[in-house]
Amino acid sequence: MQESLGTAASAEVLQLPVAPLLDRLRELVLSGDYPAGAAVSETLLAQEFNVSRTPIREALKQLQAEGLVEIRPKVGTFVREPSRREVVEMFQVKEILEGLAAGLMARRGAVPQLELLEENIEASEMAAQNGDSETYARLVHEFHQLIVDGSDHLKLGEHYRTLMNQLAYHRLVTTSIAHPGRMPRSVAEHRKVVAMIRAKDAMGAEWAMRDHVVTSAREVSTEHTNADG
Amino acid sequence: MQESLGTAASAEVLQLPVAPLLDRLRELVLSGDYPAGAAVSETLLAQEFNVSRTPIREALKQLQAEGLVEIRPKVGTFVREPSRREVVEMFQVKEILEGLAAGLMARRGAVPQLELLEENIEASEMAAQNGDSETYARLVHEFHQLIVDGSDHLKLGEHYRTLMNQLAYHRLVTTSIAHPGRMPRSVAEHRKVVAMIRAKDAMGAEWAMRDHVVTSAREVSTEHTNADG
DNA sequence: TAGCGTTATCTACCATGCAAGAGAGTTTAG
DNA sequence: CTAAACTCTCTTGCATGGTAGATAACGCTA
Repeated sequence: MQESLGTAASAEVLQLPVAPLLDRLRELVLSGDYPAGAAVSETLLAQEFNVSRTPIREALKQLQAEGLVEIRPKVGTFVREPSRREVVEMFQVKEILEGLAAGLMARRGAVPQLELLEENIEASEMAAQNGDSETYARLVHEFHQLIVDGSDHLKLGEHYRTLMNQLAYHRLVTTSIAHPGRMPRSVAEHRKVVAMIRAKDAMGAEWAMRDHVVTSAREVSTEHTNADG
Repeated sequence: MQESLGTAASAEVLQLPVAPLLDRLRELVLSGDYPAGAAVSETLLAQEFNVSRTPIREALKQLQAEGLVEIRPKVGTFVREPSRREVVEMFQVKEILEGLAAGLMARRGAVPQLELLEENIEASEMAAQNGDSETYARLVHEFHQLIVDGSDHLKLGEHYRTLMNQLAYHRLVTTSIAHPGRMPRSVAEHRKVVAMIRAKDAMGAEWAMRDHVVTSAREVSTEHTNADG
């Protein structure tokens, strides 16, 4: 939603001075440099970016619309930390979005994207065998993103990006997907999804994808529950 | 997404001076007073609302993040008109969101909301028999909204609201759902959804809902295609 | 007459300054 | 010692003015 004309569209036209400030601010928030519900001061950001407070304010309002920060009037702006309930809900939405994406890919029969997916799976298996959990986690994210991108569905992509941005704060959680016992099963589920897509079985692909998401979410959830409460 | 702390949350606390401007501006855009890709001038709006251009600008940036307007740098702000492809895509996302909502309602077994749904269906049937297409269209919208609200799912509600806002410009299209031949079948589909929810058949409810959405979307689509191109 | 260069005006953009609310710290009364 | 009231400082909120870029109208030239 936030890239309606700014983020990605302008990059390809190389309009550098158009809106890099919003992107830089978003990255700053998503990077996790600001601990949790930490305050982000307009004045400090203005000094940081060598601009006046006005454009900073405008960008923060946009980030608020994206659900990344919370602006308390006359008090300050704070990095938004989704509640436990919200995280669960976001994974539920993530599930149906990715399910739709997989189904659409199967319906289209996107061959070149399929090869990318299989390369990704091969690399994932390699990383899993080598115990390279960091690379593995990155490849898993890439797999899901490839599914979404492969669906060639703009609105789906927008909603998905919004969701992932709001979930970005939980990168620490998602990195726990690189759990030793989980990895081989996850790879198998990825394979099943790709097989369904290759077979052009839209419904099968959708449900394989949804089952994969809900399974991994459950395991991550219990993992996280055991960890901090 | 846009009501993270503004729209609904502040209303119940009765903080009128907090952010009515964004809401008023949003309503102004959604009302359709501005034809299509019409320009909305900061200066004019500032005069209209008796404020300076600065808060107007901030609100417009938020509306841009919500996908309702498009800001062309150094040129102007225009009400965004979704392309045909985007409309189709939005209905696809609408389908899975409402499917998820119906499934969740079935899983929860929300009894009070079920009665509201059945009242709605009764009223819809009355309106259909009386040929009151305006009331009928309103009730259909209310039915879908009741499903979403009944799911008691915050994030789902946010994504759904974003979607419906962007689709609001096509109210003229959605009013064509009150087509004489379509109405009785639509009511029957509503009944089936409610029956599935009452039977606590989550999967059945989800697919009944999705089938209903995709069916009505197809009929509306062909209707609209016949109308203007 | 058609095409191009020029200018004039309209737009958003951003910097600055002032004002008002919220919150914390302090002081004072009980 | 506790609690309430007060003040002080920090924050955002908003108004205003100057600036730069984009667009369209106009005049010039071929």
